[in-house]
Amino acid sequence: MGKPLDKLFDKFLQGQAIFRDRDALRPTYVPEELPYRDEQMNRIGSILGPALRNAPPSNILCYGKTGTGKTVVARYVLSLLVRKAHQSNVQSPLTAYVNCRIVGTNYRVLRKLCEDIEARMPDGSEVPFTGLPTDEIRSIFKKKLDVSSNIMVVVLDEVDSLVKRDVGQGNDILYGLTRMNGELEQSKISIIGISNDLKFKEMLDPRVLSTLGEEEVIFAPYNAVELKGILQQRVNIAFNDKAVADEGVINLVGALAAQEHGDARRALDLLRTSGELAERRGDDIVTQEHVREAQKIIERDTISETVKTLPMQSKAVLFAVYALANKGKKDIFTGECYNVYQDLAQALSLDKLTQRRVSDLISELDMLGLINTTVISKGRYGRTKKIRLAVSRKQIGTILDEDIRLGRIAEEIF
DNA sequence: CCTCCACCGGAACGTGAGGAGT
DNA sequence: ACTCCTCACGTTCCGGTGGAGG
Repeated sequence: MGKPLDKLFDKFLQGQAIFRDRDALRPTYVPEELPYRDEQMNRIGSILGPALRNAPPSNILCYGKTGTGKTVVARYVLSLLVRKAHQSNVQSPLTAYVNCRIVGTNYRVLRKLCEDIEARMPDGSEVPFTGLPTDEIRSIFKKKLDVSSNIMVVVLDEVDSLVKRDVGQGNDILYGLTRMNGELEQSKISIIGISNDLKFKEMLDPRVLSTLGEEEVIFAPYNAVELKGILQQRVNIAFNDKAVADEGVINLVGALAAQEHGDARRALDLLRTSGELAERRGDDIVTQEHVREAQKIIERDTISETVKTLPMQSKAVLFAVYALANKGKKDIFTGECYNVYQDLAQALSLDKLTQRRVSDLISELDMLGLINTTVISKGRYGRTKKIRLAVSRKQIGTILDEDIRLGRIAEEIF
Protein backbone atom coordinates (compact mmCIF):
# COMPACT_ATOMS: atom_id res chain seq x y z
CA MET A 1 0.00 0.00 0.00
CA GLY A 2 1.07 3.54 -0.60
CA LYS A 3 3.49 2.79 -3.37
CA PRO A 4 2.19 5.32 -5.82
CA LEU A 5 2.08 7.91 -3.07
CA ASP A 6 5.63 7.11 -2.20
CA LYS A 7 6.65 8.13 -5.62
CA LEU A 8 4.58 11.28 -5.44
CA PHE A 9 5.82 12.34 -2.04
CA ASP A 10 9.38 11.69 -3.08
CA LYS A 11 9.01 14.24 -5.78
CA PHE A 12 8.03 16.82 -3.25
CA LEU A 13 10.92 15.86 -1.01
CA GLN A 14 13.38 16.15 -3.81
CA GLY A 15 12.10 19.62 -4.55
CA GLN A 16 11.05 18.60 -8.01
CA ALA A 17 7.56 19.91 -7.70
CA ILE A 18 6.18 21.12 -10.95
CA PHE A 19 4.92 24.45 -9.71
CA ARG A 20 6.88 27.28 -8.29
CA ASP A 21 3.92 29.60 -7.86
CA ARG A 22 0.70 28.28 -9.22
CA ASP A 23 -1.22 31.39 -8.20
CA ALA A 24 0.35 33.11 -11.17
CA LEU A 25 -2.06 31.13 -13.33
CA ARG A 26 -5.19 32.17 -11.49
CA PRO A 27 -7.48 34.76 -13.05
CA THR A 28 -7.10 37.15 -10.10
CA TYR A 29 -3.34 37.33 -10.46
CA VAL A 30 -2.04 40.69 -11.63
CA PRO A 31 1.42 40.25 -13.12
CA GLU A 32 4.17 42.87 -13.03
CA GLU A 33 3.85 43.36 -16.73
CA LEU A 34 0.89 43.13 -19.01
CA PRO A 35 2.17 42.33 -22.46
CA TYR A 36 0.29 43.41 -25.61
CA ARG A 37 -1.92 45.82 -23.69
CA ASP A 38 0.29 48.90 -23.66
CA GLU A 39 -2.03 50.79 -25.92
CA GLN A 40 -5.07 50.25 -23.72
CA MET A 41 -3.12 50.95 -20.55
CA ASN A 42 -1.82 54.21 -21.92
CA ARG A 43 -5.27 55.27 -23.04
CA ILE A 44 -6.87 54.56 -19.69
CA GLY A 45 -3.91 55.99 -17.84
CA SER A 46 -4.05 59.26 -19.71
CA ILE A 47 -7.78 59.53 -19.22
CA LEU A 48 -7.53 58.90 -15.49
CA GLY A 49 -4.48 61.09 -15.07
CA PRO A 50 -6.39 64.27 -14.18
CA ALA A 51 -7.57 62.55 -11.02
CA LEU A 52 -4.14 63.22 -9.59
CA ARG A 53 -4.80 66.94 -9.90
CA ASN A 54 -8.22 66.51 -8.38
CA ALA A 55 -9.94 67.02 -11.69
CA PRO A 56 -12.65 64.53 -12.68
CA PRO A 57 -11.60 62.11 -15.41
CA SER A 58 -13.93 61.29 -18.26
CA ASN A 59 -15.99 58.16 -18.09
CA ILE A 60 -14.70 55.18 -20.00
CA LEU A 61 -16.29 52.22 -21.68
CA CYS A 62 -14.13 49.15 -22.24
CA TYR A 63 -15.17 46.55 -24.74
CA GLY A 64 -13.78 43.17 -25.50
CA LYS A 65 -14.58 39.50 -25.23
CA THR A 66 -13.88 37.44 -22.16
CA GLY A 67 -10.25 36.86 -21.34
CA THR A 68 -8.92 39.82 -23.30
CA GLY A 69 -7.48 41.51 -20.25
CA LYS A 70 -10.10 44.21 -19.63
CA THR A 71 -10.46 43.60 -15.96
CA VAL A 72 -6.81 43.09 -15.27
CA VAL A 73 -5.83 46.24 -17.14
CA ALA A 74 -8.43 48.33 -15.33
CA ARG A 75 -7.35 47.09 -11.94
CA TYR A 76 -3.71 47.46 -12.79
CA VAL A 77 -4.01 51.04 -13.95
CA LEU A 78 -6.07 51.89 -10.91
CA SER A 79 -3.49 50.46 -8.56
CA LEU A 80 -0.74 52.38 -10.33
CA LEU A 81 -2.79 55.55 -10.03
CA VAL A 82 -3.21 55.12 -6.30
CA ARG A 83 0.43 54.23 -5.85
CA LYS A 84 1.51 57.30 -7.78
CA ALA A 85 -0.73 59.51 -5.67
CA HIS A 86 0.85 58.16 -2.51
CA GLN A 87 4.32 58.67 -3.83
CA SER A 88 3.65 62.24 -4.84
CA ASN A 89 1.82 63.12 -1.66
CA VAL A 90 -1.42 64.09 -3.30
CA GLN A 91 -4.81 62.94 -2.15
CA SER A 92 -5.27 59.51 -3.62
CA PRO A 93 -8.60 58.97 -5.37
CA LEU A 94 -11.22 56.65 -3.98
CA THR A 95 -11.54 53.52 -6.02
CA ALA A 96 -14.09 50.79 -6.19
CA TYR A 97 -14.37 47.64 -8.19
CA VAL A 98 -17.76 46.04 -8.64
CA ASN A 99 -18.53 42.96 -10.64
CA CYS A 100 -22.10 43.63 -11.67
CA ARG A 101 -22.84 40.05 -12.62
CA ILE A 102 -22.04 38.85 -9.14
CA VAL A 103 -23.32 41.84 -7.22
CA GLY A 104 -26.40 41.67 -9.36
CA THR A 105 -28.81 44.47 -8.53
CA ASN A 106 -28.83 48.24 -8.46
CA TYR A 107 -29.31 48.22 -4.76
CA ARG A 108 -26.38 45.97 -4.11
CA VAL A 109 -24.10 47.90 -6.45
CA LEU A 110 -24.78 51.09 -4.52
CA ARG A 111 -24.29 49.26 -1.28
CA LYS A 112 -20.93 47.99 -2.42
CA LEU A 113 -19.88 51.51 -3.36
CA CYS A 114 -20.90 52.79 0.06
CA GLU A 115 -18.89 50.04 1.68
CA ASP A 116 -15.83 50.91 -0.33
CA ILE A 117 -15.99 54.53 0.76
CA GLU A 118 -16.59 53.38 4.29
CA ALA A 119 -13.44 51.28 4.14
CA ARG A 120 -11.35 54.31 3.25
CA MET A 121 -13.06 56.89 5.39
CA PRO A 122 -15.07 55.26 8.12
CA ASP A 123 -17.86 57.28 9.62
CA GLY A 124 -19.47 54.40 11.40
CA SER A 125 -22.54 54.21 9.21
CA GLU A 126 -23.55 50.91 7.77
CA VAL A 127 -25.87 50.19 4.92
CA PRO A 128 -28.25 47.28 5.46
CA PHE A 129 -28.37 44.35 3.05
CA THR A 130 -31.91 45.13 2.13
CA GLY A 131 -34.93 47.00 3.28
CA LEU A 132 -34.18 50.52 2.17
CA PRO A 133 -35.66 52.00 -0.96
CA THR A 134 -33.05 52.27 -3.70
CA ASP A 135 -33.49 56.05 -3.79
CA GLU A 136 -32.56 56.18 -0.15
CA ILE A 137 -29.35 54.28 -0.58
CA ARG A 138 -28.49 56.38 -3.57
CA SER A 139 -28.70 59.55 -1.53
CA ILE A 140 -26.69 57.94 1.27
CA PHE A 141 -24.01 57.18 -1.25
CA LYS A 142 -24.14 60.67 -2.64
CA LYS A 143 -23.75 62.18 0.79
CA LYS A 144 -20.88 59.90 1.76
CA LEU A 145 -19.08 60.67 -1.44
CA ASP A 146 -19.60 64.40 -1.16
CA VAL A 147 -18.31 64.49 2.41
CA SER A 148 -15.15 62.75 1.27
CA SER A 149 -14.46 65.65 -1.13
CA ASN A 150 -12.47 63.44 -3.41
CA ILE A 151 -12.48 61.89 -6.83
CA MET A 152 -13.96 58.43 -6.97
CA VAL A 153 -13.16 56.05 -9.78
CA VAL A 154 -15.62 53.21 -10.04
CA VAL A 155 -15.00 50.14 -12.13
CA LEU A 156 -18.25 48.46 -13.12
CA ASP A 157 -17.23 45.11 -14.48
CA GLU A 158 -19.70 43.28 -16.70
CA VAL A 159 -22.09 46.24 -16.72
CA ASP A 160 -24.08 44.61 -19.48
CA SER A 161 -25.53 42.15 -17.00
CA LEU A 162 -27.05 45.05 -15.10
CA VAL A 163 -28.76 46.42 -18.14
CA LYS A 164 -29.90 43.06 -19.44
CA ARG A 165 -31.47 42.03 -16.17
CA ASP A 166 -34.30 44.44 -16.54
CA VAL A 167 -34.14 47.06 -19.15
CA GLY A 168 -35.51 50.09 -17.37
CA GLN A 169 -33.85 49.58 -14.04
CA GLY A 170 -30.38 48.74 -15.24
CA ASN A 171 -30.24 52.03 -17.03
CA ASP A 172 -31.47 53.68 -13.87
CA ILE A 173 -28.35 53.18 -11.87
CA LEU A 174 -26.07 54.06 -14.74
CA TYR A 175 -28.12 57.15 -15.44
CA GLY A 176 -28.00 58.04 -11.77
CA LEU A 177 -24.27 57.58 -11.50
CA THR A 178 -23.38 59.36 -14.70
CA ARG A 179 -25.54 62.30 -13.74
CA MET A 180 -24.36 62.43 -10.16
CA ASN A 181 -21.48 64.76 -10.92
CA GLY A 182 -23.93 67.59 -11.41
CA GLU A 183 -25.37 67.02 -7.98
CA LEU A 184 -22.12 66.76 -6.09
CA GLU A 185 -20.53 69.81 -4.50
CA GLN A 186 -17.20 68.60 -3.22
CA SER A 187 -16.57 65.38 -5.05
CA LYS A 188 -16.65 63.93 -8.50
CA ILE A 189 -17.27 60.45 -9.74
CA SER A 190 -15.84 58.77 -12.76
CA ILE A 191 -16.94 55.46 -14.14
CA ILE A 192 -15.11 52.76 -16.00
CA GLY A 193 -17.65 50.43 -17.51
CA ILE A 194 -16.45 47.06 -18.70
CA SER A 195 -18.54 45.00 -21.05
CA ASN A 196 -17.87 41.86 -22.98
CA ASP A 197 -20.96 42.29 -25.05
CA LEU A 198 -20.23 44.37 -28.09
CA LYS A 199 -23.89 45.09 -28.65
CA PHE A 200 -24.17 46.53 -25.17
CA LYS A 201 -24.14 50.09 -26.45
CA GLU A 202 -27.34 49.61 -28.38
CA MET A 203 -29.25 48.57 -25.31
CA LEU A 204 -28.20 51.64 -23.43
CA ASP A 205 -30.33 54.70 -22.89
CA PRO A 206 -28.88 57.35 -25.23
CA ARG A 207 -28.60 59.83 -22.38
CA VAL A 208 -26.48 57.35 -20.44
CA LEU A 209 -24.42 56.47 -23.46
CA SER A 210 -23.51 60.07 -24.18
CA THR A 211 -21.90 60.50 -20.77
CA LEU A 212 -20.71 56.99 -20.05
CA GLY A 213 -19.25 56.50 -23.49
CA GLU A 214 -17.17 59.67 -23.51
CA GLU A 215 -14.13 57.52 -24.08
CA GLU A 216 -14.04 54.06 -25.52
CA VAL A 217 -11.30 51.52 -25.26
CA ILE A 218 -11.41 48.40 -27.35
CA PHE A 219 -9.76 45.16 -26.35
CA ALA A 220 -9.22 42.90 -29.34
CA PRO A 221 -8.85 39.19 -28.68
CA TYR A 222 -5.32 37.93 -28.35
CA ASN A 223 -4.04 36.15 -31.42
CA ALA A 224 -2.12 32.92 -31.22
CA VAL A 225 1.26 34.63 -31.07
CA GLU A 226 0.22 36.93 -28.26
CA LEU A 227 -1.36 34.11 -26.33
CA LYS A 228 1.87 32.24 -26.61
CA GLY A 229 3.79 35.20 -25.28
CA ILE A 230 1.49 35.53 -22.30
CA LEU A 231 1.72 31.84 -21.60
CA GLN A 232 5.49 31.93 -21.80
CA GLN A 233 5.60 34.82 -19.37
CA ARG A 234 3.43 33.00 -16.86
CA VAL A 235 5.17 29.69 -17.34
CA ASN A 236 8.39 31.31 -16.19
CA ILE A 237 6.74 32.55 -13.02
CA ALA A 238 4.47 29.67 -12.26
CA PHE A 239 6.48 26.59 -13.15
CA ASN A 240 9.83 25.33 -12.08
CA ASP A 241 12.56 25.31 -14.68
CA LYS A 242 12.27 22.50 -17.16
CA ALA A 243 8.78 21.55 -16.01
CA VAL A 244 7.47 22.88 -19.30
CA ALA A 245 10.46 22.14 -21.44
CA ASP A 246 8.45 21.02 -24.44
CA GLU A 247 7.59 24.05 -26.49
CA GLY A 248 4.80 22.06 -28.05
CA VAL A 249 2.91 22.29 -24.77
CA ILE A 250 2.67 26.05 -24.90
CA ASN A 251 1.81 25.94 -28.56
CA LEU A 252 -0.96 23.47 -27.94
CA VAL A 253 -2.43 25.41 -25.04
CA GLY A 254 -2.28 28.54 -27.14
CA ALA A 255 -3.90 26.86 -30.09
CA LEU A 256 -6.71 25.37 -28.04
CA ALA A 257 -7.39 28.74 -26.44
CA ALA A 258 -7.20 30.57 -29.74
CA GLN A 259 -10.07 28.38 -30.87
CA GLU A 260 -11.99 29.85 -27.95
CA HIS A 261 -11.64 33.37 -29.43
CA GLY A 262 -8.29 34.11 -27.80
CA ASP A 263 -9.45 33.83 -24.25
CA ALA A 264 -6.35 34.20 -22.09
CA ARG A 265 -8.16 33.20 -18.93
CA ARG A 266 -9.08 29.86 -20.47
CA ALA A 267 -5.54 29.38 -21.65
CA LEU A 268 -4.08 29.96 -18.22
CA ASP A 269 -6.67 27.77 -16.60
CA LEU A 270 -5.87 25.01 -19.03
CA LEU A 271 -2.19 25.38 -18.33
CA ARG A 272 -2.73 25.19 -14.60
CA THR A 273 -4.93 22.14 -14.84
CA SER A 274 -2.37 20.46 -17.06
CA GLY A 275 0.30 21.13 -14.49
CA GLU A 276 -1.85 19.84 -11.67
CA LEU A 277 -2.56 16.73 -13.65
CA ALA A 278 1.13 16.10 -14.22
CA GLU A 279 1.79 16.76 -10.57
CA ARG A 280 -0.86 14.33 -9.45
CA ARG A 281 0.55 11.63 -11.66
CA GLY A 282 4.01 12.20 -10.29
CA ASP A 283 5.45 13.23 -13.63
CA ASP A 284 8.39 15.58 -13.84
CA ILE A 285 7.31 17.53 -16.83
CA VAL A 286 4.09 18.66 -18.40
CA THR A 287 3.40 16.96 -21.70
CA GLN A 288 0.99 17.59 -24.53
CA GLU A 289 -0.92 14.57 -23.42
CA HIS A 290 -1.50 16.22 -20.06
CA VAL A 291 -2.88 19.23 -21.86
CA ARG A 292 -5.33 17.20 -23.91
CA GLU A 293 -6.43 15.34 -20.84
CA ALA A 294 -6.80 18.57 -18.89
CA GLN A 295 -8.97 20.02 -21.62
CA LYS A 296 -11.37 17.13 -21.23
CA ILE A 297 -11.37 17.43 -17.46
CA ILE A 298 -12.19 21.13 -17.57
CA GLU A 299 -15.01 20.61 -19.98
CA ARG A 300 -16.46 17.77 -17.98
CA ASP A 301 -16.18 19.63 -14.70
CA THR A 302 -17.83 22.81 -15.88
CA ILE A 303 -20.72 20.89 -17.33
CA SER A 304 -21.32 18.78 -14.29
CA GLU A 305 -20.96 21.80 -12.08
CA THR A 306 -23.57 23.79 -13.98
CA VAL A 307 -25.99 20.88 -14.04
CA LYS A 308 -25.59 20.15 -10.36
CA THR A 309 -26.25 23.71 -9.32
CA LEU A 310 -29.36 23.99 -11.45
CA PRO A 311 -32.67 24.57 -9.64
CA MET A 312 -34.90 21.49 -9.49
CA GLN A 313 -37.34 22.79 -12.08
CA SER A 314 -34.59 23.42 -14.59
CA LYS A 315 -33.19 19.99 -13.93
CA ALA A 316 -36.59 18.54 -14.68
CA VAL A 317 -36.74 20.41 -17.97
CA LEU A 318 -33.26 19.26 -18.87
CA PHE A 319 -34.24 15.74 -17.93
CA ALA A 320 -37.22 15.97 -20.25
CA VAL A 321 -34.95 16.92 -23.13
CA TYR A 322 -32.59 14.14 -22.20
CA ALA A 323 -35.37 11.57 -22.04
CA LEU A 324 -36.63 12.55 -25.48
CA ALA A 325 -33.13 12.46 -26.89
CA ASN A 326 -32.73 9.00 -25.45
CA LYS A 327 -35.75 7.86 -27.38
CA GLY A 328 -33.79 8.61 -30.50
CA LYS A 329 -35.38 11.95 -31.19
CA LYS A 330 -32.92 14.29 -32.78
CA ASP A 331 -34.94 17.46 -32.83
CA ILE A 332 -37.19 18.17 -29.92
CA PHE A 333 -39.88 20.82 -29.95
CA THR A 334 -41.13 22.88 -27.05
CA GLY A 335 -44.53 21.20 -27.00
CA GLU A 336 -43.14 17.68 -26.73
CA CYS A 337 -40.67 18.78 -24.14
CA TYR A 338 -43.42 20.35 -22.10
CA ASN A 339 -45.52 17.21 -22.15
CA VAL A 340 -42.68 15.07 -20.88
CA TYR A 341 -41.85 17.73 -18.35
CA GLN A 342 -45.37 17.61 -16.98
CA ASP A 343 -45.18 13.88 -16.36
CA LEU A 344 -41.80 14.35 -14.77
CA ALA A 345 -43.01 17.11 -12.51
CA GLN A 346 -45.87 14.87 -11.44
CA ALA A 347 -43.53 11.98 -10.67
CA LEU A 348 -41.21 14.25 -8.75
CA SER A 349 -44.12 15.96 -6.99
CA LEU A 350 -42.95 19.31 -8.22
CA ASP A 351 -45.24 22.21 -9.02
CA LYS A 352 -46.22 22.11 -12.67
CA LEU A 353 -45.01 25.30 -14.23
CA THR A 354 -46.75 26.89 -17.17
CA GLN A 355 -45.46 26.44 -20.65
CA ARG A 356 -44.52 30.09 -20.75
CA ARG A 357 -42.22 29.59 -17.80
CA VAL A 358 -40.77 26.36 -19.14
CA SER A 359 -40.02 28.17 -22.35
CA ASP A 360 -37.93 30.63 -20.37
CA LEU A 361 -36.17 27.80 -18.57
CA ILE A 362 -35.33 26.26 -21.92
CA SER A 363 -33.80 29.55 -23.00
CA GLU A 364 -31.75 29.64 -19.82
CA LEU A 365 -30.44 26.14 -20.43
CA ASP A 366 -29.51 27.31 -23.89
CA MET A 367 -27.53 30.22 -22.50
CA LEU A 368 -25.73 27.88 -20.14
CA GLY A 369 -24.66 25.88 -23.15
CA LEU A 370 -26.33 22.67 -22.06
CA ILE A 371 -28.72 22.63 -24.96
CA ASN A 372 -28.93 24.35 -28.31
CA THR A 373 -32.14 25.95 -29.44
CA THR A 374 -33.25 27.70 -32.58
CA VAL A 375 -36.62 29.15 -33.31
CA ILE A 376 -38.00 27.60 -36.45
CA SER A 377 -41.25 27.59 -38.31
CA LYS A 378 -42.93 24.36 -39.26
CA GLY A 379 -45.31 26.19 -41.51
CA ARG A 380 -48.82 24.97 -41.02
CA TYR A 381 -47.65 23.19 -37.91
CA GLY A 382 -46.61 26.29 -36.10
CA ARG A 383 -43.61 28.06 -34.87
CA THR A 384 -41.51 26.64 -32.09
CA LYS A 385 -38.05 26.13 -30.68
CA LYS A 386 -35.98 23.30 -32.00
CA ILE A 387 -34.03 21.85 -29.10
CA ARG A 388 -30.97 19.64 -29.07
CA LEU A 389 -28.65 18.51 -26.32
CA ALA A 390 -25.35 20.37 -26.59
CA VAL A 391 -23.52 17.83 -24.50
CA SER A 392 -23.11 14.13 -24.88
CA ARG A 393 -26.12 12.14 -23.77
CA LYS A 394 -23.99 9.82 -21.72
CA GLN A 395 -22.54 12.62 -19.71
CA ILE A 396 -25.85 14.27 -18.96
CA GLY A 397 -27.19 10.85 -18.07
CA THR A 398 -24.56 10.12 -15.48
CA ILE A 399 -24.86 13.53 -13.90
CA LEU A 400 -28.63 13.38 -13.70
CA ASP A 401 -28.44 9.87 -12.32
CA GLU A 402 -26.35 11.16 -9.47
CA ASP A 403 -29.17 13.40 -8.37
CA ILE A 404 -31.03 11.52 -5.68
CA ARG A 405 -34.53 12.39 -6.76
CA LEU A 406 -33.94 12.22 -10.50
CA GLY A 407 -31.95 9.02 -10.30
CA ARG A 408 -34.89 7.19 -8.83
CA ILE A 409 -37.25 8.49 -11.48
CA ALA A 410 -34.80 7.55 -14.19
CA GLU A 411 -35.07 3.92 -13.22
CA GLU A 412 -38.82 4.02 -13.56
CA ILE A 413 -38.77 5.63 -16.95
CA PHE A 414 -36.08 3.63 -18.69
C1' DC B 1 -51.49 34.63 -52.27
C1' DC B 2 -53.66 33.94 -47.99
C1' DT B 3 -54.47 31.34 -43.70
C1' DC B 4 -53.62 29.71 -39.59
C1' DC B 5 -50.83 26.67 -36.47
C1' DA B 6 -48.10 26.42 -32.23
C1' DC B 7 -45.65 28.44 -30.29
C1' DC B 8 -42.45 32.99 -29.24
C1' DG B 9 -41.45 36.64 -26.21
C1' DG B 10 -42.80 41.30 -24.13
C1' DA B 11 -45.33 43.33 -20.27
C1' DA B 12 -47.78 43.70 -16.19
C1' DC B 13 -48.85 41.77 -12.15
C1' DG B 14 -48.87 38.47 -7.84
C1' DT B 15 -46.65 36.07 -4.02
C1' DG B 16 -43.73 35.19 -0.37
C1' DA B 17 -39.14 35.50 1.73
C1' DG B 18 -35.93 38.55 3.94
C1' DG B 19 -35.31 42.81 6.13
C1' DA B 20 -35.70 48.02 7.96
C1' DG B 21 -37.89 51.61 10.45
C1' DT B 22 -41.34 53.29 13.62
C1' DA C 1 -47.43 45.00 15.24
C1' DC C 2 -47.46 47.27 11.16
C1' DT C 3 -45.91 49.44 6.97
C1' DC C 4 -42.67 49.74 3.63
C1' DC C 5 -38.77 48.21 0.96
C1' DT C 6 -36.23 44.73 -2.68
C1' DC C 7 -36.05 40.66 -5.38
C1' DA C 8 -36.53 35.94 -7.18
C1' DC C 9 -39.73 33.25 -9.30
C1' DG C 10 -44.14 32.52 -11.52
C1' DT C 11 -48.53 33.48 -13.78
C1' DT C 12 -51.79 35.71 -16.99
C1' DC C 13 -52.64 38.00 -21.03
C1' DC C 14 -51.69 38.93 -25.56
C1' DG C 15 -49.85 40.70 -29.92
C1' DG C 16 -46.60 38.73 -33.26
C1' DT C 17 -44.89 35.49 -36.88
C1' DG C 18 -42.39 32.04 -40.75
C1' DG C 19 -43.84 29.25 -43.88
C1' DA C 20 -46.60 24.51 -45.38
C1' DG C 21 -50.59 23.70 -47.31
C1' DG C 22 -54.91 24.94 -49.21
